[in-house]
Amino acid sequence: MHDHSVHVQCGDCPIRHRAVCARCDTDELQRLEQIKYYRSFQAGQTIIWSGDRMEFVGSVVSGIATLTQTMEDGRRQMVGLLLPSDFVGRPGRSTAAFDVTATTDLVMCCFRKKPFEELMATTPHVAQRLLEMTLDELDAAREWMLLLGRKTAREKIASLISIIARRDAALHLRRASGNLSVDLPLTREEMADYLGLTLETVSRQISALKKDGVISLEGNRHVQIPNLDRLLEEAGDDSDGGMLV
Amino acid sequence: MHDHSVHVQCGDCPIRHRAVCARCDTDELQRLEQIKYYRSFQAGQTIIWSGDRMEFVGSVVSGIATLTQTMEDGRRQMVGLLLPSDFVGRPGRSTAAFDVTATTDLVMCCFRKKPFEELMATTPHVAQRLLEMTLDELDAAREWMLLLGRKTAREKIASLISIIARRDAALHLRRASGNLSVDLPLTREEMADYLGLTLETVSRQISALKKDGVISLEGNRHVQIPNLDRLLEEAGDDSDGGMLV
DNA sequence: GGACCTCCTTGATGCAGATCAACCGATTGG
DNA sequence: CCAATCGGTTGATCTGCATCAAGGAGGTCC
Repeated sequence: MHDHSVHVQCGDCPIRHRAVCARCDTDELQRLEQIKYYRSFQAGQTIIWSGDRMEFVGSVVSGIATLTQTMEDGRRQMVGLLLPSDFVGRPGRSTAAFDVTATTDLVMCCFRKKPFEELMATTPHVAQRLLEMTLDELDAAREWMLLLGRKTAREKIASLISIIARRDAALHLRRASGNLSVDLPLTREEMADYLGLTLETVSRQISALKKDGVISLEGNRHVQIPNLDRLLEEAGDDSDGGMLV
Repeated sequence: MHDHSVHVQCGDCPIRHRAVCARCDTDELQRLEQIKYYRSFQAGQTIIWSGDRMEFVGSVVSGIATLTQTMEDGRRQMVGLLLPSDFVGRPGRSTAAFDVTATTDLVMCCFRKKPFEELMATTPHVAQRLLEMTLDELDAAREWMLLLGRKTAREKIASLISIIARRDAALHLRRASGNLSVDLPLTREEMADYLGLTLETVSRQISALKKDGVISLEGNRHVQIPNLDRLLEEAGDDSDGGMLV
């Protein structure tokens, strides 16, 4: 059986899409090339409002986007974090269920939704690949639910840092020998929205982890991790969460 | 294009599966019939432990099952609630990511995973239907994240009751005229695990909602809802959450 | 240079929900 | 029949995080 998890290099995209499956020879890539286009967004720009029609699906090429949900009185919860190579979109759905916002300058590689869906309808393994990706997201969402429902503020911060570290590692970035280091792509407020905390608590807990030697800071955004196991322990994850290295 | 959202009556199952798409004539149903079987579980029995191999996928026929995640020190978070007609399983995955437990006596209609996956690989619309269902679950998980991260205990309880009421309504149950009523299929402790609270807080908030006339109780498990809008307001949901009626 | 951002940190105080504990009613079982 | 267990309620107290508030570091604009 063909391995659907192989990423595909998409034309001149600087990243490998995870959306589609590389069959070594097919014309599917050609068909994808025909319906693809690029879009840029400025930092802070909302890409889609909850309830809007979604005209495209696609992958993040560079930059960061967030999925957020907001209550009437302004309470906000982040429900998705999109880093480069992440897929956005809901094939088969007409409207977005959440706000999608570019938190940095952002480039996306988009496919018009209709032809993408037609492609999907005729090529089973594309639908299967998307199913796998959606199941991955669901797993991540459920980990996130444990974090939101049961973890302490300190554990939440430690979890967030290790999640980002894991993502970075998966993309083969900054494999500095020994001393792992991570750029936090979020402001304190965005971290708070991610973790179900206030920005003050985020700041305090980061300071506390620093004081206790679990992490060290270089500027506000750059984190060094002298001992990953220690960080994972602080995160309260099961030991097998350390599939990072 | 064929409507994939149509449920299918599956042989002698008392419910309609949402897992598979009814094409009016095909042999897919026959192929499903060939690989299907029933399994029963006792209340309290764990169906699958996190990390176990999963040999089947299937639908809940009767009873309630939960997906839960547990930390080393015993803190527990429910991450999924499976009511009759809900689908369980992760085609393409070999191991379960969470504990699956029958909280009541339970009957499931199962399909052996391998042949089910083969069926999926050759029939694009089955994969598409599964993708849609998984996207539904993902949406639900993200609503749940807002609940866990940002809602107060009172809002959480009100949300839970309205979610169950909505589910009941979707299955065309107990459409008592005017005065809506709901059976809570969970103990206070299970509700607490669902909502990221303690069982004491759950009990207190239910009492408070009762005292304030938002709900009334008949026994411990049976809830009457005199005014659904009021309940939805208490839940802090956007007004469009009331697609119930 | 100074005014004004945005992002972040730290302190003081308050409160929602956790924790600890007692008790109730309904079952179950010897 | 009484002991034991399970699910639930309610009270008293404690605490982790939110809230309110002040101020600092860096960047940009005039």
